Parts: sequence; C-alpha cells; structure tokens
Amino acid sequence: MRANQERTFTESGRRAQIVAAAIETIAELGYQQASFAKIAKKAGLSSTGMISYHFAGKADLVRAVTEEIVATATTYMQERIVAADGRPARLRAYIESNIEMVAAHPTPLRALLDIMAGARDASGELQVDATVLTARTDRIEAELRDGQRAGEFGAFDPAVMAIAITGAIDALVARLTLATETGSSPARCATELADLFLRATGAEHGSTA
Amino acid sequence: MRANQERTFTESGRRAQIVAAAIETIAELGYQQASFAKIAKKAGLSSTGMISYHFAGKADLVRAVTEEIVATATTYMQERIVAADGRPARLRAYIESNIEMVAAHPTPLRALLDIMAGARDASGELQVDATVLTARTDRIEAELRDGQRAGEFGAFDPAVMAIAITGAIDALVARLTLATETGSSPARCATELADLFLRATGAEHGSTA
Amino acid sequence: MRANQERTFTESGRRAQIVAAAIETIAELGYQQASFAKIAKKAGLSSTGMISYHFAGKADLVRAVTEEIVATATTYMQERIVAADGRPARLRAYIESNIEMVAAHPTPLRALLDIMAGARDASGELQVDATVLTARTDRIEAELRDGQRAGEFGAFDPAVMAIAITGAIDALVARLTLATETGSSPARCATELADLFLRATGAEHGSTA
Amino acid sequence: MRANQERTFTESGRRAQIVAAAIETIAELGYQQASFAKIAKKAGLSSTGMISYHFAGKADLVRAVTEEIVATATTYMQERIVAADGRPARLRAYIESNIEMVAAHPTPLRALLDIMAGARDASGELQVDATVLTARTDRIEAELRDGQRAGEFGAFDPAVMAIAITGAIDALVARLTLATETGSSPARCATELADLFLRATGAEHGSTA
DNA sequence: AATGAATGAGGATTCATTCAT
DNA sequence: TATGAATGAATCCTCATTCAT
Repeated sequence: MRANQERTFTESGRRAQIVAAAIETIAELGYQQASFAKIAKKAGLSSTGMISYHFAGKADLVRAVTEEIVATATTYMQERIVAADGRPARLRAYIESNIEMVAAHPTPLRALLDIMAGARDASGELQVDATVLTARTDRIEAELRDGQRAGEFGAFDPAVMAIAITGAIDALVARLTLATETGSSPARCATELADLFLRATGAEHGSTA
Repeated sequence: MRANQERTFTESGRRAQIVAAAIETIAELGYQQASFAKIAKKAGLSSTGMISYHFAGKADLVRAVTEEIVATATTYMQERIVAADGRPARLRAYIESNIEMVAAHPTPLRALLDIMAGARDASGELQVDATVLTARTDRIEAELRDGQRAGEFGAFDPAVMAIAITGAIDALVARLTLATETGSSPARCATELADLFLRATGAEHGSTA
Repeated sequence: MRANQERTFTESGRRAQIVAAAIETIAELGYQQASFAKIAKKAGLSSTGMISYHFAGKADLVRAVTEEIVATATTYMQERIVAADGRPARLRAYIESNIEMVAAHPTPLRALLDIMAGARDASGELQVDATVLTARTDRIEAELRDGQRAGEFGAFDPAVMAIAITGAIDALVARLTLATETGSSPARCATELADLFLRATGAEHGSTA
Repeated sequence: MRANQERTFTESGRRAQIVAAAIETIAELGYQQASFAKIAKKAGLSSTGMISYHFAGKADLVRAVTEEIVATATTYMQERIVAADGRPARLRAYIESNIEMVAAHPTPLRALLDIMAGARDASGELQVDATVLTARTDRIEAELRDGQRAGEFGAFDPAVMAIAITGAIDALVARLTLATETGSSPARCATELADLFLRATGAEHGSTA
C-alpha cells in the first residue's frame, strides 16, 4: 500500500524493528543470504509480506539499513573527530575511531562492509548508490588537499591516499570482526594504522615542525 | 559422473571453458548473481547439467576459478617481483605489479575481488578457504619482518602493515576496474601507492642510506 | 513462510487439499513417482511452491499423509474392534476390518502400503518413523501375549505371530487393491484370513471350550 | 549397440559385475535411490554409459537383477525342499529355508524385497513382470490344493493361504534384515512361522494321523 | 496497519540416455 | 567393446513480490 511512499523521518516502530533484524541477518549471513524470509524470522514476524509492506523492495530496505548504520557510525566518529586539533590529529581520530567501532558496534559495521562489498541486484548493478561509496573518500580527499595547502601534509596524490586509507581501514575491520584470532587488540591496531598513515602523509614533519 | 573425482592437472578443455565463462560472469554480475544458468549461457552450453558434470558443485567451481586467477596473477607479478633488487624494491614491485594487472587482466582481477569479498554459501560461511585469504598477507608480513631485522624498514607492526597494503591495493583496484572515471592512469596510481607505503614503512632511509 | 512451523490441529484447508492430492497421487503412481509437480497438478495448484509453503519438505508432507491415513484407518477399524467380545473376536475384528477397508477406502490404503514399503530419502533411510511401523505389531503382540496369559490363545511366539498377521494382511490388501482379478470378494478373503489366524493362534479351543 | 539384443546365457563378466553392484546398491539404498550413477560407482565403473550399453534400460537391469536373485534363492531353497518328505514337510521346508536365507544371503534378499515392493517406472506401472510376483503364490497355492485333495491339509482357501504365507515370510524377512534388534534368531523365527502355518493349514492332524 | 496465502520464476543438482570416438 | 562427454528434462526448494482480507 504505502511502502515508503512518504518517508517518515522517525521510523515507525515496525520499520526500525525490521531494519534492526536486517542488520543482524546481513552481519551474520551476508547480504545475499539475507532473504526476506530470514529477516522476518529474526524480527519475529510471521510473514515476509510485512517487509514488502514497509519497504518498496530489497533495494529500499538495504538503503534504509545503510543509512541507519552510516548515521550511527557518523555520530560515533564525529564526536571524536571534532575534538581533535589540527588536520593530522583529525586524520588520526578518523582512522582510530573508525576501527574502534569494531568493539563498540561490531554487528552494524560488519553488515555495512558486506553491503558495500557485495550488494548487487539481479542485473549485477550495485545496490547502493555509488555516491555513498565515493562520498567517504571524497571527504577525506578534500581534507587531505586542504591540509597539503596548509602545509600540514607532504606531497602525495590525495585521491589515491584517500582510497588507501579507507581500503586499509576496511580490511583491518574485516579481519577484526571476522576472526577470534586475537593477534592484537583493536585499539592497538587502530593506533598502528593511524601512525602508518601519518607517516605516509608526511604529517610528522608538518606537525612537529 | 566424474565431477572432479580425479583432478586432472591439465584442465579438460571443457573445464577450462567453463572456468573462463565463470570468471567473465562473476566479473560482470558478481559472485551471487553468477548462476549456473548464466555461466552455461556464456559458455555456450545448452544446459547447466554440463557444469554439474564437470564440477562437484558451485563451491568446487569457484575454487577452480580462484586457483586459476591466483595462478595467473602470481605468474604475472612474480616476474616483476623477482627482478627487483632489495626488499623495498620488491615491495614496490609487488604493489605496482598488482595494480597494473588492472590493465593487463581486468576481468579476472575483478572476479577475484568479488569472490574474496562476497563468496558465501547458503549458511553464510565463506566459500573460499580462509587460508587463501590469509596466505597473501602472511607472506607480505614475513617479508616486512625480515626487512625490519635487516634494517631495510623502520619500526611498525608488520601484521597491520600487511593488511593495510593489501586492503589499499584491493580498494584501488576496485575503483580502477569499476569505473570509467579516468582520474589517473593505473600506472600513476600504482606508483603513488607504492611511494605511499615505502614512506609508511620507512624504507626511504634504509634505501638511501 | 510458515511451512508447518506451528502445526495447527485443524488442517488449513489448503493443507488438507494438498494431503488429499498427495494420497491420490501416491496411490496411483507410488511414493517415488509422486513428485511435487504431479501432486500440485492433481490438487489444481499452479505451482509446486505452494506445497513447499505449506510443508517443510517432502518428508513433512509424507508424514502428514501418513498421519491422516492412520487416523482414518484407526477410526474405521476401532469401531468394529471395540464391538467385539473377547480377545479372539477382537483379533478377528482387527483382521477383517483391516481388509474390508479395501472396499471402503481403497486409495488411502494403497497409498499407505506404498509409503510403508518404499518411502526412503536420498540417503536410503526410511522416511517414516520406524516407531510408526513397529507400533502396529507391538500392539498386536501385546494383545496376543495377554490372551495367552488368559488362556484364550495357545502357545506360540507372539512377536512372530504379530508380524505374520500384519504381513499377511498387507499382502492380501496389496493383491486386492492392485488387481481387478476378482477371484474372491474382499469380505470372503477377510473371513478366510481371520479363520486362518484363529486356527494358528489356537483360539478355537479356547473359544469353543 | 547391443544392449541385450541377444541375451547371452552366460553373463558377460561385465554384466555380472553390474548386476552384483546393482544388488548391493538396491539393498543399501532402495530401488528408487539406486541410480545408474551410484551403481556404476559401486561397480568401479567410470561412467554410466557402460550400464546403458549392457542393459536396454533400468527395467532391463532390474529384470536381470531379479532373475539373478530368484535363481540364487531357488537353488538355495530347492535343495532343502526336495529333501522333505510329504507336503506338510515341504511347506515347512519352504518357509524355513526362505527365512534362513536371511542369514545366508541377506543382501540379495533385501534387494529383492525392495524391488517387489517398490519398483515402478515413471508412469507408476510395476517394473517387474506381474507374473513373477504371482508365480510364487501360484506354485504354493497349487501345492496346497493338491495337499488338500490328498487329505494332507484341512479346509481353507488355498489362494488366501498362499498370499498369507508369502506375506508373512516377507514381513519377517524385512524385520530380520532391517534391524539389529536381535529379539530372536532367524532360525527360531523360521521354525515358529512354519509351526504357525502348519497349524493354520491343519497339517498336524493330517500328518500325525 | 497488518496478515498470510499465493505466485511463478529461478536456484543447484541428479537423472537415464545418447553418441562420437 | 568400451569410454566419457553431452543432453535436457525433472527433482525439491527458495526467492521477492502481490493481493484479498
């Protein structure tokens, strides 16, 4: 009937419940295995009709899921990022807070990674808006570029650096959420990765000087 | 009847044909959308039964696909890596040759990335052997550790560095294969990324000294 | 979605319809040939998906079918058995009423025989719970044993006798349902078989004395 | 090519090998699950083509299997039957030797029972010639009728009695081959069942008198 | 707002059989 | 004789979606 015709800002209880169940299911089984039937089961619903009623389709549901997780992550990370002083410190805060979300919100993070990596529709097209994917690197790239102009970073291609940063973060997060292999704690890995990219961006000289 | 009972070293022609079609299909549509029907169609087969005849199941097929691509990639990259002198140069050769495969073998590379990221069976378990995934970082990690002992690299956690390197490579490759967005050429991006990690590993000091 | 999650005591209409179609199909073609497609066709359904929707699988369907038939048979026979006076008379009533079901409910009876004999899953295991099979002979065996203690029957192994009785009944039923060969009427055969086992159990002496 | 066009009396090694594998497979998995692929595997053949080459179809194979088993059984039983003196003794020998085959040849016996019970083709028609099924009871019926004329048996319907005898035997054999439930030994059960039917046929009076 | 039955296409896989070699 | 690749129909089952209630 309605199926997201008029998107209410505040999710209607049911919608939120379904989104939460979808996140859990995707984190557990992966995007492709997360069928309406399994999501409905996890949500305690007796039928998949309920999901179709609230969402226009799987694409719509996964979009809601993505938005929910991105909002959660932004809230979590932004708090630490704005508290940082100077661009190098903000870069460190970005990397560290992102990875430390593994401990704080492992399930949504894992679900998001899976969606980013694997969500395609029947024709093979990406299910998530490409801008959602590029928005992240675009913002980082802009920051890096500004920092370079301000002499806070050395010389490098900010586009490649942004992709490297996000790629490295995601790979590390995948490892940390995947395994019980407790080589190092998330916090230590986060610091290590931040150190790595501060070195790579030549931030040490700029900051210490 | 046979379905991979005795794996012949030299693929049986048909097997190779099916593997090739599977690679194309996975690169195009993604692992999950790459159904037997679509693979058979691309291979010019009249039925999916033929695939089941040659492979014990989808897991068996994807394993053959993975092995094929890994073998191709190893051949391609190894040539350049062994030609490099010294561990920093080898790291550079590894990164650059991996990314430059985007130009040489875009389709298999894209397929491999999709399999690594998304291949799960019905129960959500990873389809590819976890050791295949870790083997790559393990080898890099060992190289880095050896280089550190030899004074060729600075101080850092080699495990985190290895994950960062592969994560960054894969993210860059994904961008390059995905898009027509020709910001920079693969070759330039490759050099940039190699520079980035030589800086991050503190290889400049070791190499210049 | 539901697929027998919560088994409703009163069949849901569709369920009953599918069970009825399954009984007919099994009686006609045998358990193994009774595919979902053929059952759906007989039930007037447009797809097999409907059957999977109502039953968790073929094993679940055949269980429902078995229960339905056993319930029918029990109702039919019990009426005549309880009306009989004394254990020998009850044995006669059991045998006769069972065989006379051939005339009253030939289709379900034939289906049940086929399921009992031939229902196996892909691994060769019996589809029907073994206790369903033994329960029948166990009850007869207990009756016979009690009758022996009461002096109503002679000396014999009640376990073997119970198996002989059910085996003979089933063989006779199979012949009667199978063929149009009208050698004797079901009723006459039933009396003959009851006579046979009353003699075999030495019931004549007990009853006439 | 040939596929049983000219049936050689002495099975061509391969044929015998396939028949043997088929018997084992049917005994283990049941007739319906005994596919050409599984039979070929058990026979150590690399392809099902070999089976189709030697047999005109599944019906042809199952006929060969049936004939092989019936021949084995006849040989085994006939020896004991002809040694018996008088028709009641012959009936006892028939019943006992049949059941005691459970110990001597459990696998073929189990296979034969399964074929008799379940072998149907795609249209639901019995795979085995009906005369094979009736031949057994017909012979017993004739014996019983002759015995009645000679005063060796009492009064009963010999057709029903023949069906009861074979039905009881088969049910007992099924129990004995099926289970590990060692209530009684096959030999004891055999004697019990023979006693049962000698009583039922009124043979005691005839023989003792 | 919610239900749950129904749909029909598509999923992987197994089947007996054929045929060129 | 024998092989094994190829066929295409048929197997059960799951899918997202629709619709009357």
